[in-house]
Parts: sequence; structure tokens; C-alpha cells
Amino acid sequence: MTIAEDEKIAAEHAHTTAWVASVLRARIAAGQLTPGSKLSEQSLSASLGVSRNTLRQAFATLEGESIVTRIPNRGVFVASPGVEEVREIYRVRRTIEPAAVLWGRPTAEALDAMESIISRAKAARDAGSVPDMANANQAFHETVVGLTGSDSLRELMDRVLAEMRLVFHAMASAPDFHTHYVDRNAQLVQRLRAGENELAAAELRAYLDAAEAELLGHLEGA
Amino acid sequence: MTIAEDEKIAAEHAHTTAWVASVLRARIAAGQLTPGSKLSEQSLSASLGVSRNTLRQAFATLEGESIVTRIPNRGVFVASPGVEEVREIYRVRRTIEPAAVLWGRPTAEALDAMESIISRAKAARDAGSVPDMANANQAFHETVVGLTGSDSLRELMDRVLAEMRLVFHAMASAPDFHTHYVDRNAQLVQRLRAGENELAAAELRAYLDAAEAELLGHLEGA
DNA sequence: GATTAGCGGATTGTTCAACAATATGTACGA
DNA sequence: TCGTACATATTGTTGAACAATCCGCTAATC
Repeated sequence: MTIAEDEKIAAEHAHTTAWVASVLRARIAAGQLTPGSKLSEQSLSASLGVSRNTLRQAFATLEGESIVTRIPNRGVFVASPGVEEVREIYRVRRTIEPAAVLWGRPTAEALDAMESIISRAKAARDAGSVPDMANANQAFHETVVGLTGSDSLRELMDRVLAEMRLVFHAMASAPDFHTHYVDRNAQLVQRLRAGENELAAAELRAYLDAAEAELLGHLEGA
Repeated sequence: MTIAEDEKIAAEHAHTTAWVASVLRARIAAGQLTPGSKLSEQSLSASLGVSRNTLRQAFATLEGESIVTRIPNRGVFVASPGVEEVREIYRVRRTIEPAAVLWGRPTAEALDAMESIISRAKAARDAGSVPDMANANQAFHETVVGLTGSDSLRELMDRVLAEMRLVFHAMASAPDFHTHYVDRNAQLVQRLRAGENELAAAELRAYLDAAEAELLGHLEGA
């Protein structure tokens, strides 16, 4: 009966809880579930064809990823990041991204991967595809953090970037935020290839400052 | 009947799930539940006086904090960090701690707090109290990361330090690991007071390298 | 005698139905 | 119009049940 039924059958016995969490994660990332909207246990468990209990457990997972917010006795809601959350996002990014650039290991593979991502970003920019640019930008900065070699930091960056997507979804008008930054990313790789890590880190910090300011400007303006 | 019954009554209606998670967190931190030991749903739910379902949800929380590991159809176990986990811990620390020192805001309050913590550490060292030294060391490095002003990074550092405690609990013989580092912490604060942030960051990285090497040596030796 | 196959018991994964506790919404009265 | 009391809906928690999976043991085979 339910739309998700078929997908479920395909992934059956692959741990329902994880499956539910991934479905919700995907729907939220796709903007199908908009920030601030309530996730009713009753309707969701019915529409997904799982019990309230397992849905609840999936909620616990997503809450741990701060994709979703639980208000006791009120329910869980899609996280809706505001000004303060954006500031926190950039506090994190301004700390770990320059650190990764400064002290990480820019292996040949990593640099190649970054350049390949930049190519995709440029293609997306020329094609005018905002979502592709957003994806490329996300992949790029994840690769940057990957220079540390740490999975925990990559996961944290993942969460932060997921929250960024929510910020964009929460904005009524989504301007071409990423257009300006494609070239900055390219420059960053150039610096790294030249071994100018300190300069790269400094420029990245300035870059993040500018991005935060621009984003905050859009948020205040709305 | 159960030991935890009384505590539960005191905290009743304060959200059972969170209470269970905090109890388990505390018991693990205290070394009462040793790394690698299995957490049986049946016995635990019985001894804590909660249903298997809520215990399960608490498990989901702790799993998100990577305090506990779940093996499908086998159960959940207290995380038992080994060599690779220690390496990962120090990858994280070597990234965010020097970054906090280099780019964070060493406010007067933060520096005072750090010095107060160092006093406690020295007192503990003179008294020969290893656990107090460990606690002080933990508090110190948490304050360091606090210089970033980011709660997410503080939480990540929290998780990492909790994992460090598990490492110590997993070691058969716990040597006075922290003794050597009290003075290093003090020196770090001096550097910060003098505004020598770059030097402080470099020394901190060397410090962390040495600590990792020493810890790995003890692990391999065992 | 060693190895593998199959069996039984125990534990986890998931569901269902119920009840208590809390929040929301509405009608009523001052 | 404002505040209060009640009715309703939703969440929080429980207990029991069943399927699926894993573990240890016995037994059959080579």
C-alpha cells in the first residue's frame, strides 16, 4: 500500500531501523521534508510500514546526527538551523578545515580527487546547475577534511555539511551561493600543489569568513 | 530489589531513556563496566527496572556516542579501543587542539580556568592520585578545545576523551601516564599568556605526538 | 581421531496492543 | 475579552509475543 513498501521489501532483513533512518535522511536531504516540519510517529510509522518502536529508534539515530530535533512530549521535528547554528557551523569549519590544510597530508590521490571535483563544479557552473554545484562544493570540502586521515573528523564535517543543506532548504530564495567559490577552491589546490600550506590555510580562513558573512546576510535579510 | 531502583525513583519521569543512558555512561566511565564486556538486554533491563525497549533506545544513544559497539544479532559491548582507535584519537586531537590554540580566543576567563585546573593537577600529582590527575588532564584539554567557542568540537573532544578513559581501563597496568604532562600544560598556558600562539600550537603538536607514542608503546608492550 | 553437519537453546530484532503522562484545542463562564 | 476546565490527540513506556540469527553441542562421516 505505502509508497515505501517496495523499497523496504528490497532491503528487507537488512536491519529495519537503519533502513528507516536512511530513508528519512534521504528525504530530508532532498528537501522533501522541509526544516521545522513535524515527524508524527503515527503517520510515519504507518506510511513506512514499520512499528512505532523501530521508528522511534531511528529517530534516536537521527537525533544523534542532529538532523532532527526532539522536543519532549511534543515530538521530533526536522532541524531548522538559524543564525546561531550557522555561526556554529562556521566555528567548526574555520577550525578543522584550515587545520587539515595546514597539517594534513596532501597526497597525490587527494589532490587529484580535489581537481576532479573542481572540474565537475566548473561544468555545473557552466550548465547553471545549482544542486550539482552544491554537491561538488560539499564533496570538495569533505575531501579537504579527509586530508587529516581521521574518520571522526570526516563524520563531523559530514554532519555540518548536512546542516548546511538544511540552511539552504530553509531559505526561501536560494541564490547562486556557490558560484563565487569554485575559483577559490581551485586556488586552494594550486597552493597545496606548490606546498604553500600556510598561505593556503590563511586564504581558506578568509574564504570561510566571507562565506559565513554572505550566508548570514541572506539569513538576516529574510 | 535492584540497586539502581532508588536512584530511578528519585529521577522518575525525567525521561527514562536519558536516565538509563546516563547510568550506563557513568558505569562505563567509572570502569565498573569494563571494555569488551557484553551488555545483555535481558539482565540489564531487569536490573535497571526498565523495559527492553527503552534500554534498546538508550543503547542507540550510546552507540551514537561510540561508547558502545553493536554487533548485529550478537549484542552490544562496551567499546574496547585498540591500537587503531588510539591512532584515530590522536589524529583528531592533533587537528583540533593546536587549531584551537592557534586560532581560538584565549580569553582571560579561559586562561584563569586553565591555570586553576593546572593547580589541581599539581596537587593531585603531589598527592600521587592518578585518577585526579587524569580528570584534571581531561578538563584541561577540554578547556583548550573550548577556545574555539564551538559546542560541536567540545562534544567531539568529550567523546574522544571518554574513549581515552576506556583505553586506560583496557590496559592491565595503568602507569602514571599523566605525570609528565602537567608541566607541559603549564608551559602551554604561559605561551598563551605571552601571545605566542604559533609556538604554543607547535609545542602542543609535539606534545601530542609524544603522548601518542608513549601510549602506543604501552599498548604494544601489553 | 578429526572434521563437518545438523540440532536445540538462548539472544537479538521487530511488532503489537495497552496505559500513563503531557500537550493542544475548544467551549464555557466571568 | 480573558482565563479556566474539559476533551482530545500525541508522546513515553511497558509487557508479551514471534521471527531471525547465532552459539555450543552432539552425532555422523571420512
